[in-house]
Amino acid sequence: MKGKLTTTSYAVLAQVAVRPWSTYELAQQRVRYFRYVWPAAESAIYREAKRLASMGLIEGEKEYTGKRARTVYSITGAGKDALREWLGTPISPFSMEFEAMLRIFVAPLGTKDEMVGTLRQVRADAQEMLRFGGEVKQEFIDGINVTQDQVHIRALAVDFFISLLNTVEAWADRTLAEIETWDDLAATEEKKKRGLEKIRQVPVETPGESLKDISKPPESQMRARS
Amino acid sequence: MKGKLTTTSYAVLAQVAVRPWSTYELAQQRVRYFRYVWPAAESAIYREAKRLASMGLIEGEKEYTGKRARTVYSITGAGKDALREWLGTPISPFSMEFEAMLRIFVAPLGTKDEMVGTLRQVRADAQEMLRFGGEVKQEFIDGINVTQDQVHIRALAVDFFISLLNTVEAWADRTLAEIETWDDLAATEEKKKRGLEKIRQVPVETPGESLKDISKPPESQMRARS
DNA sequence: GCCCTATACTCCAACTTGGAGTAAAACATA
DNA sequence: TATGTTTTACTCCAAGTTGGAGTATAGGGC
Repeated sequence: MKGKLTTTSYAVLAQVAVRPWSTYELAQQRVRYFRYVWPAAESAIYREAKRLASMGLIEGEKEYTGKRARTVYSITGAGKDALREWLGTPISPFSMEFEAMLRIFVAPLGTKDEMVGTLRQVRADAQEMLRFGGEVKQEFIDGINVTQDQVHIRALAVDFFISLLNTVEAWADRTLAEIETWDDLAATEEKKKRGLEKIRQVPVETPGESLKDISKPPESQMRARS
Repeated sequence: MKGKLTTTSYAVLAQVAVRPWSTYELAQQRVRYFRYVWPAAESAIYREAKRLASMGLIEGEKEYTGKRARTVYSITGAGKDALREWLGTPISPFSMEFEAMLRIFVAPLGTKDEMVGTLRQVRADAQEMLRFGGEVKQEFIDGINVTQDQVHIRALAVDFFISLLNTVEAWADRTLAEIETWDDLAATEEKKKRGLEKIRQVPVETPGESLKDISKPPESQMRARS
């Protein structure tokens, strides 16, 4: 019973709150849902489960299949209280890792083929996740999803992911189409003009007048992450 | 000159490739662009800069303002080569941290007000980032952005971010509207029916037939991150 | 002349990651 | 029936990363 809880702790706790899981299931199943919103190493899951158990927030029960032991965890009253308390604390901001964009920034150092490859990879990844999303959709329609009794909440998450992934796929598509019209990645007047036109048409409001200073990045990104 | 380069190394290298920066500028300016695609601690930037310099991929020149020294780094030929080589290696998959969704999963343990608060926070964060995006747009229109000579590439990134943020904002909006019609967060038949209907209408293809087994999560998420 | 903020970093304890390792059970295949 | 492969069920640890505290000078405003 030492130390404070991290967001990873709450992620595990939130998963155990859904229904009891063995540690192994916990590690495997989190790949299905939690990994997308809060990635953590497999070994971290085992560690957290033990920590939460030592703090009395979850309860582990040993089961045996022959000589092989497994621990099945369920949430305790104290665990639910901890989650409720957490719901009142400030939230850490959205953040992402998107190596592909890093590569696009320096793409002119490489070849057009490499950039096309990067974008195809992004699109393929989005499509693969969409396929998974489609399967989850089917699970809900068939009434067999693990969280079927929380459809009213999970539907919001499904909506979020599908919207996001469709946005990414559409972006990769139109960007590929744009690149296909280029001979290479060098900055020409023609391309720069088209780029500026694209920026002009991007659906976001400008500050209205020209900027005196270079703009400050948003505060939300400055908030501490756990 | 020890060790392999991590994606964070390449992120710093990619930034130095844009133009020479002092380490302090590097740390501050990366908040403006790189942080969104590859978050890293400030101290990590200083460390990486030194490492890259010791490997001869960037060159640091000491400048003095009175007694206060600062190091201005520029990329070397070897640094450009390293970036080119990197462009040919496999890409790590997209991943995100989105604590808000974790909270939504367990929202029924708390109050409706807390959930509304979470969603408002998500919307506010998205709007704040959109405001920043609008300022960046204005910078490009005014021709004063640091990466103005790479507009043709940066326009793709601007397009990506604005699309993504608009998607998130729209989701937060419609989700708030949905929640407003609820009395509380408990799972009722009425809400579950609406949730299922929402899932049915989500724009993604289902596997066509019902699933025998619970679906496997996508491979792309299994690829190693650096 | 004084205070506040920006510049320009260093250092480190605590935590996290990813991979390797261990071992038994269950299932498939010959 | 033997043998190999996959799944279950974890532990351990070296190497890397984080966030915050700390240090010190410069410059501008009042």
